[in-house]
Amino acid sequence: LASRKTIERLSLYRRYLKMLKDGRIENVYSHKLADVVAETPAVVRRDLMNIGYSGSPKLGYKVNELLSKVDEFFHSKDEVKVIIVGVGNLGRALMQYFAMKGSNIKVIAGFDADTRKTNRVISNCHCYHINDLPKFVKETGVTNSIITVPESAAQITTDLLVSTGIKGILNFSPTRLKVPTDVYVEDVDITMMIERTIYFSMENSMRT
Amino acid sequence: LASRKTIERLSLYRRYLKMLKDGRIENVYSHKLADVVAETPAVVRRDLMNIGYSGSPKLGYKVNELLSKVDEFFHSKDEVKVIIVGVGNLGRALMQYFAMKGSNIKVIAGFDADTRKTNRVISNCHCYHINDLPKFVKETGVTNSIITVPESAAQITTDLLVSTGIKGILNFSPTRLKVPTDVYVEDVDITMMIERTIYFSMENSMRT
DNA sequence: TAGATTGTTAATCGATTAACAATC
DNA sequence: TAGATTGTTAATCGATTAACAATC
Repeated sequence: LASRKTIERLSLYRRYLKMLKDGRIENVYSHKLADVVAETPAVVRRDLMNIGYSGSPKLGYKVNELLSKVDEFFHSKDEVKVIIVGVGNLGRALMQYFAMKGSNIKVIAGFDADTRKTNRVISNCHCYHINDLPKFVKETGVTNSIITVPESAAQITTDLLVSTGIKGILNFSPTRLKVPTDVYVEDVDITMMIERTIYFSMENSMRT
Repeated sequence: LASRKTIERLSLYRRYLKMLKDGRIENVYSHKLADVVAETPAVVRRDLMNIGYSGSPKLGYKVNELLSKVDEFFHSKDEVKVIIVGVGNLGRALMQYFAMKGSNIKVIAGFDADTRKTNRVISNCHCYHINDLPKFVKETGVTNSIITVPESAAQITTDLLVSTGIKGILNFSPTRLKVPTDVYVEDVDITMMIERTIYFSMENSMRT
């Protein structure tokens, strides 16, 4: 239905709207939201139209109502639960990252095959042995997982997650994971991102 | 010139081509490369045409020549140097990540304002105090930086980086950084990525 | 030769942009 | 009212897809 880019923008609108709400600001114009996502006001208006919210001329959009609409679009008013498989540096960094107050992502457990990393609590997140994963997923009904295991363990970890019923995977390992069609994988390829940064920074320099 | 998506694909081709080269495989077909980027062979052929490399029917593309061409496109045969500002969990995770053998990204230094985190070596990467950053950047001529500082310090860190001559920034903090037009910022918004994963996994489940 | 793969061209698709009437 | 902002429509743009001739 919605494109990856649209989702990205809606997520950014949401964060900004929450900030406005906290600041007791009642209305917002499309050009303010446009700044947030580095787009034109027309793109914003189209996005908001698409999720079925109308503003009014001169007044713009009502922050509270629009935020409710965006929440509704994401099927979530409040926090969403995920697990992290791979309690290495990156896994721990993410646990800490989402433990910040204000985050609506809650990491409800970590898993690792290395017993030295299990039976610990990191940023209020308990870390279990990977063997306990199937039971945990079934009992909690969690459907989304972050994978921060080494490349060599990525596919086997994925297979385990899929077999227990996980439907969404955020993959930090530089591998294209094989999954059934009913499982969605989002790849975070940090090396690629740096290469892209370098490429465009050079393009920039050449142009000027 | 090239779009963000094209760059992403070229980066993935490159990684795969290096693997093929290591395995002494001489030729590759567009459909193999297409699998790597989850696209159609036509997209791959178009990409390769765009960077000025031609294959031949039945034989496909010569791995070595194509790899050279892709390297040339990225203006880099071998490793690229970056610094990391913010030696928290995430910064350290990235240092470790890029210290893996095989990575062509080299983190040549870390910087932090917290003296408890400086004057240490993490994954072969020396960590300095932020005050030493301008001198370091000028002496080494490094032009790209990763930012892993807390949101509250992101803009001031950016201003410092820009003033020393950094032209490319990979930003892990959930803030839209203000930079002059000759500086390129690539945002990595992990919260957004999880929200996107969850959204599309739910879409998937509903469709089936 | 036959078959698979390539490069090239045209068609399609989707998203962004531009233009403008409607409205507070 | 005047001005700024909105929703809507049409035009533009770019990327992907489809079709096909060329080639090893």
